[in-house]
Amino acid sequence: MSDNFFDLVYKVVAQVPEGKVTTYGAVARFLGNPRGSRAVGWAMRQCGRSDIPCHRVINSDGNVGGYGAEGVARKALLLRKEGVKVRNGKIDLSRFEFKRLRL
DNA sequence: AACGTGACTGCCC
DNA sequence: CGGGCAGCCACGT
Repeated sequence: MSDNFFDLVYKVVAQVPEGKVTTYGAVARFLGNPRGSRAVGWAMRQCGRSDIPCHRVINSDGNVGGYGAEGVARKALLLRKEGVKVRNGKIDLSRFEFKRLRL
């Protein structure tokens, strides 16, 4: 199981503290795939299978992104609840991006 | 083994 | 500033 990219992404995202967010590109780069942002997004797509805080993973533009307006709304709501200031579905990465990623 | 798909990113116009 | 195109990675069939 740990051999799958999915599990790796899952662990990293699970270590992201509240009030902080990360981007697909950041995780992909941390895993050694600077261009694997899509693979990370693909893994997040399966977030419903585990307790992955997928709402803490956003786009590199600071945009919450998401799998639909409803998903974005839910993510933005949760993030806001954790202390992340979401403005118009946009987040200030300079202030909330968690760069100390770790397994 | 190959094709298609997907919650992305960066560059160009 | 906004929209469009191409490139990458991993998984399922």
